[in-house]
Amino acid sequence: MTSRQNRDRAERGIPEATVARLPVYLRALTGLQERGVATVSSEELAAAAGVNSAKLRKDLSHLGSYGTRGVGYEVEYLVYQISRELGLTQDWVVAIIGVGNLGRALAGYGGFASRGFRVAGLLDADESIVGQEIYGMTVEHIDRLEDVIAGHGVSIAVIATPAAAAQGVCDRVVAAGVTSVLNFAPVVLTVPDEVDVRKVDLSIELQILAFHEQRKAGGPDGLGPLDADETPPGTTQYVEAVDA
Amino acid sequence: MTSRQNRDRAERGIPEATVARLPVYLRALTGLQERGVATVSSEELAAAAGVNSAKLRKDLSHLGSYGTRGVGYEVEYLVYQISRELGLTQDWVVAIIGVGNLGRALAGYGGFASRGFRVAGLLDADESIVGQEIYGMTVEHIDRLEDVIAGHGVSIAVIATPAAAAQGVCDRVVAAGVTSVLNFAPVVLTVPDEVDVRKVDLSIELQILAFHEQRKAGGPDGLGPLDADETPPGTTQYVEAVDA
DNA sequence: GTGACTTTGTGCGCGTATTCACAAAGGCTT
DNA sequence: AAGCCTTTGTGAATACGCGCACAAAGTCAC
Repeated sequence: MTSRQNRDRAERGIPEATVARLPVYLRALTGLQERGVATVSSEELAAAAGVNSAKLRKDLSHLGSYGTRGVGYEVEYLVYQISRELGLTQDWVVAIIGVGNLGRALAGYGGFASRGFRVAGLLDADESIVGQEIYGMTVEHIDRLEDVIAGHGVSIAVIATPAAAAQGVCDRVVAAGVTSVLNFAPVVLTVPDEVDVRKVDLSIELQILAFHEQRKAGGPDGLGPLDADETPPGTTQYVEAVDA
Repeated sequence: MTSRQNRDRAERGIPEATVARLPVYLRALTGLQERGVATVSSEELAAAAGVNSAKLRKDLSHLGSYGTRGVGYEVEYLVYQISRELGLTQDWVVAIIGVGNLGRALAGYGGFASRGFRVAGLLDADESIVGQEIYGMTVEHIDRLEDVIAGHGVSIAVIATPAAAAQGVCDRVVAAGVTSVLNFAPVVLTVPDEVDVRKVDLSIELQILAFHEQRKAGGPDGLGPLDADETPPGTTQYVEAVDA
């Protein structure tokens, strides 16, 4: 298996669904690595990652042929290959904007530093927070946003501000040259095509769970306490749902 | 349009992909509601939610025919219908286990209370945290987990503990009768079939961004600083990747 | 060196999701 | 009241993702 063949195999397209699972495999693999496991079969790794083994093998096949038939995969080598594919063999410079509870949690999250993400700055608009020391970093004023981004070469911005401030902050980081945004604010951000945005929404996941929980209990059109058409259009007895 | 027809249309299966988007539509709609908008077209709402308008219409059609041709959808009525479908017209009792930075952020998250999620308890194993008052709630010791779940009728558990503690906590909440788990710990939880688990992983999202960021820069097999086979198997120059 | 055994890599069929494009439906104007 | 205009709801086509099942490939025992 030559380098040429690997490159051809990887082509220019790893399916998004596969990319989203690679970090999960990576986590399972580092766990095995810590326990001193040198080799793992697709069956074992799939179980550890919570996926089907055929899916795992197909996912890995998109990176190239890194297994040995009859044996399995060498853990250390696979860790390296996945890391390289995900871009974790290089450092990524991150800025966290919004140092509330969530921003603080993110600043101290071990999973960042261990995977090549370096937090270059914490920024907030609140004067009473600016200057505070958090995990060895001093919170800077949001006015310095452009300086921090340019000065440290920030390429990924993490937005953990209130919803109302998010789009404004997003516009500024994009204008300053950031090309990837991780958004924790509960709003849909508008960005130019060349900028990637991913969103993590704490309450959406909970709402999806509520849906399934309700289904277990009989569903809204089934055995639930309320049935359709009990509050017909015109009657204003709707649930009050205010945003965060 | 009768109640019977609505019920038939909704059948027993709303696609998962649709369920996952309903909270996004709901958020966009409540935003419009606050701005006093009474009616919205699929085109406008789709733009606000960041999706294709045909997809939006098909999603909504799974709930029933709630639009008016030539006009659009009545915002208030649609908010009610989506809320009902998601199960947000009833209260869900939630316990948060693990009151570190993240647990604190979750406890104070406005998006919970406003959508029918009532936090009935904050629990932690750390004696120095137990007894602290957070957003009006007193942190209880993890030993009281079963009491809190049974006493308040908790049906959803939010796990925000360190990775090592997560599976143990999960087993306990499931044994105590919880049927939905929202997991923030970076581990794959094992649960019985009838229990739903959803996972939110802060660092996975960042890794996916890194992948795309690398692609923009040329990719690992393209113009990047390193090429395949520069570190062949056997040479141990792999990146060290330790878990959080 | 040979044969039995294990495990990978993948072709294939199936179900789900997405998007296009348009007929049906309703409102509005004159 | 008639016709025009807007917008929904959905059939049809396409793309995507998943998992089975198996041939190919490699190891290991003897």
